[in-house]
Amino acid sequence: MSLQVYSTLSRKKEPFETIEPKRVRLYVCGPTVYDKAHVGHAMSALVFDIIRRYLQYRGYEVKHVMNYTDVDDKIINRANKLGCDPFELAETYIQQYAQHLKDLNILPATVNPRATREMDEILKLISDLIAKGYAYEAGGDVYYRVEKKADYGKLSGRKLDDMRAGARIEVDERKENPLDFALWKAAKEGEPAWDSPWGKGRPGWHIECSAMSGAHLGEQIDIHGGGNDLIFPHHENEIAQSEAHTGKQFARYWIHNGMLQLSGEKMSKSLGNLITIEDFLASHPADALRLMVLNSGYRNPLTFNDEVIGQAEKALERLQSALKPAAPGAAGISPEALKALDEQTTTTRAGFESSMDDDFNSAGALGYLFELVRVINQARADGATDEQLKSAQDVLEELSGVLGLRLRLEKESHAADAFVDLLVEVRQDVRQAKLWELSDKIRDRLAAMGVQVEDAKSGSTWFWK
RNA sequence: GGCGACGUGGCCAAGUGGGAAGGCAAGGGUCUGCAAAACCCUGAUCACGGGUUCAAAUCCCGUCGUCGCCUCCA
Repeated sequence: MSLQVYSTLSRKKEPFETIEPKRVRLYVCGPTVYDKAHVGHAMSALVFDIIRRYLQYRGYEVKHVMNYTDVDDKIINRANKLGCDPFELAETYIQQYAQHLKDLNILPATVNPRATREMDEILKLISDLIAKGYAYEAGGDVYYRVEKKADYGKLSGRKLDDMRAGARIEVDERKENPLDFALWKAAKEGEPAWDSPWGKGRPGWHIECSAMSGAHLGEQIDIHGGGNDLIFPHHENEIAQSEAHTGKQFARYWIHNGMLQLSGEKMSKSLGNLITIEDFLASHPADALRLMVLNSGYRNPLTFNDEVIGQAEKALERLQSALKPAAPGAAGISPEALKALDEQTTTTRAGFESSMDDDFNSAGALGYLFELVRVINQARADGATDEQLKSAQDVLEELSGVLGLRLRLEKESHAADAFVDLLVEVRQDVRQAKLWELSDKIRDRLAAMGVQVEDAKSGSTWFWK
């Protein structure tokens, strides 16, 4: 079975076929940079990182574009409030966000365009939409004419008539239809502004993505992604703009991640219930968050609280447990047992792939990895040598890596390793002499310094915790 | 009000017509000087009520509950 991908547009899984063989054009909506990013942003970035890594594992070359919205009402308001320059404010948060992505082991996008640096493309696109009759100028603003396009609403499953009925939209008599949305906003005094055929102003939110996607990935792309809160109006409007412009289908697959839930509610700035990425990383490993994301379907809401964070951290340790070295003095396991271990690695890879092929079912894939963990640990408990464990451990590490997990973390500096070795060796003599108090003291003190010592029948192993 | 999801053991969660994965927690056991780790064993009438089917957690209808979007939002 080949890769199946669920698309919001068709509301079903479809076979994944790219425009160009073995190449994927991926556009993911990035953040509006006016404040610290929270773990919900991280979830979305992680979801698409996992998708990207798996596509690469499957042999696709992925061109990944993630934009920064660096000019917008919220940025301007915030800058005014703080009395700083809006561009500097945006720059600060862009740098911070890029660092978060790095900390979270998220592969850098191929391109990170910014709205303010793509103004020519944006202006060209708006002009073309006006020329084609899909947009109109009104008092320095430019609006998209939603009624001009018959299939407006196809992504979110809405009809114009229904929307108007329960509309919570402010009335603006400059608009022909209250649902028309701004492509260009006339600048007010003191606001950042660019010259345009309609006077000084700045782009609306939706147009930048259409322009940047077109500029960096071409008229048609394979995957457009983002949080499911962007389906309407943002992505709906992107489709309208791009398809009105090119007359072609914009994105083949629309992939949307579910919202992270904090105490039963979506985490969002307006609700004020957010946990920043900074706060999270201050007290938890990055992979714990990744594991939480992996452990559930990316389209479903993700439960986020202290309990599940703790569960994820423990689960991470379990994955890592399989990479521990053989017991000291291991005698080796039988050829039959070794064969069973090899067979399990084959089963694991097959199961991993078939799960991930099914719309990136990472929770299913993880299940197979845990099975391999169990079998590796069984083999070690039965006396397998490092040599015998190696190929299974390599597969576990490789497949975990496909999910973006780093099981072998570089912990403390290696400078102290030789001293720890010495201490553990001396302690071994102490144990032989049955000086248990001293032996336990060494172990406790090492533990306090972050060294976990584990005793076995014929010796001890240790590692940085 | 409109549109759309979801409800699986104490917790998280996969599975979506025919054997209920996996992780965490809990209890019991093996190993061990002790500890830790690891290993072994133990648990689910799949929200509720109808219906379709030889067969339903999985399809259909209804009820209840939770959540998202419809305004900025990953």
